[in-house]
Amino acid sequence: MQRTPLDDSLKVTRNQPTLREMVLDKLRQAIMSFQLLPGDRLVERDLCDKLGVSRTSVREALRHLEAEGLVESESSRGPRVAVITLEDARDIYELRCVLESMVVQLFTQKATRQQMAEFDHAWEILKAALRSGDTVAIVNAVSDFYGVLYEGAGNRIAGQFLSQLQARVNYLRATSVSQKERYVDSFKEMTKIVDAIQARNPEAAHEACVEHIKAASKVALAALAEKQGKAVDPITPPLNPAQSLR
Amino acid sequence: MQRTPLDDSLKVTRNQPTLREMVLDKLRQAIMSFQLLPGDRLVERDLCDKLGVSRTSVREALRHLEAEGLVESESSRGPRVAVITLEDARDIYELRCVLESMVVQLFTQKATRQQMAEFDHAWEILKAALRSGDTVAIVNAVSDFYGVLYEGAGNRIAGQFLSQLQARVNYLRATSVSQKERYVDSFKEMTKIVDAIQARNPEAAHEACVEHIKAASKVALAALAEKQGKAVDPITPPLNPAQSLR
DNA sequence: TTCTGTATTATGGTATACCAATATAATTTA
DNA sequence: TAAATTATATTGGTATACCATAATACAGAA
Repeated sequence: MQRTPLDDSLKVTRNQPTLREMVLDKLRQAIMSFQLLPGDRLVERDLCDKLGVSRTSVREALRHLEAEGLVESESSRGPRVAVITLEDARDIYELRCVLESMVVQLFTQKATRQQMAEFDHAWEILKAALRSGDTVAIVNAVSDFYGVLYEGAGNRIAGQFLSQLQARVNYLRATSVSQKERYVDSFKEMTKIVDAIQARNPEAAHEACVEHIKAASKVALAALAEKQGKAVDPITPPLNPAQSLR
Repeated sequence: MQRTPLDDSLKVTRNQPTLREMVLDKLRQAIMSFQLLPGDRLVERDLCDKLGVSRTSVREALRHLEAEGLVESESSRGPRVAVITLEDARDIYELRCVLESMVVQLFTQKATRQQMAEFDHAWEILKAALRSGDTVAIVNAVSDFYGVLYEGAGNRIAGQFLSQLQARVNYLRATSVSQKERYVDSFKEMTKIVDAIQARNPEAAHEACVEHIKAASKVALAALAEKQGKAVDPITPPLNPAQSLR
């Protein structure tokens, strides 16, 4: 009688999160859901009181958020939720353009049938959430939608970076008045991306994504530029085969 | 007589770095220069002794390095210098391909004459360092070379991300035996990039960069795959106009 | 009422204590 | 001698103390 080989399934997992990990999640969530807004001071003792932990856990979580760009500290001013500059916003959109179009292209090329089915499903849920107008539902649906995309693109590091970039412009996207006016166009652009993905056309998906982010960045950066009384260069999208054939 | 408008030039700067910032720099430098190798445990009390600071500063620096991906902690195992997995290595090369080619393209399109002069100078210094064979000089020259590129590309966030990605594969690049055998090819490829940049040809610079990173990744990933007894997918480079004209 | 000086409070930086869990070393047993 | 058991040391998690500096509040003078 052959013994079944030992594998990892017997291994005891021990995944009790530390207090600082829980604090990190809570703070990130509070920033993403606008309980904490850009510019808000993050006074350590206040956070200790609210979260019921010591300054050690709070400080270590703040260090992590600083590395992610969601929190900033200036010398002698204490930490605060990062306020995005116009320059950084345009840099982030430029980067997203290149990264997101790559992820969309990779997903189109590589997604398994199951991942494509999950993608279709996430898209349906997102459409329903957009129809409902429920902000919490939309935020969750968008997050799931991108999560499926990142998973199927087969590049975990790109997914991580894109999540960080999106987190940093989360407030800007939510508050650009013209973003709301773009709602119909935005929906059309996303539909174009989804159609190209479903048609397994990486070039078309890539281009649709580039167009979408170009349009989104134009609006968001214009709003921010106006608010800050500055001009801003448009982003440079990635080189694209369709471009050169024109 | 018109008063000269007040600006920031009168403002007193106060940039004394904190202990944790100094610790962060020291640890990052130790990792980059192979005083600390992937897999090395980072025992807090040991680091306190060596650096002459308390555990608070060490722990906060470690949190930052964790967020950057240079350090990893598993539950109940304590922190250690991150060991890169084959999957993450390929994801990082795939990402670098897209980001570095974008940065090279942007630099080619946007660099001022002064930035181009600085780039030329950095390239001369790098060539001299490569001829000398002095590892420290090479590491510094490479860092300066990329620094100039990132500066001239006009996307600060891309520069930051690329620095992080390069840091994470620093050891892999330095230790792939076949990397050393690639020396001549690598030099030719970089020369091609530089020539295209100097000729102000963004498409050619983009393509040369893509080819360079494809070749570098093939070698580094093959070495790591062999070491880990695994296979790995090649990276998918960005879509490229020259590709589609072929 | 405004400005200046002083007092008080707030807060981030840094150090250290304590504990529980884990790893390692030492001892005992078969 | 090897295995099992027990003892000890190590180490990360977390809390709290203390201090110096900066910010804010308050009082007095002009």
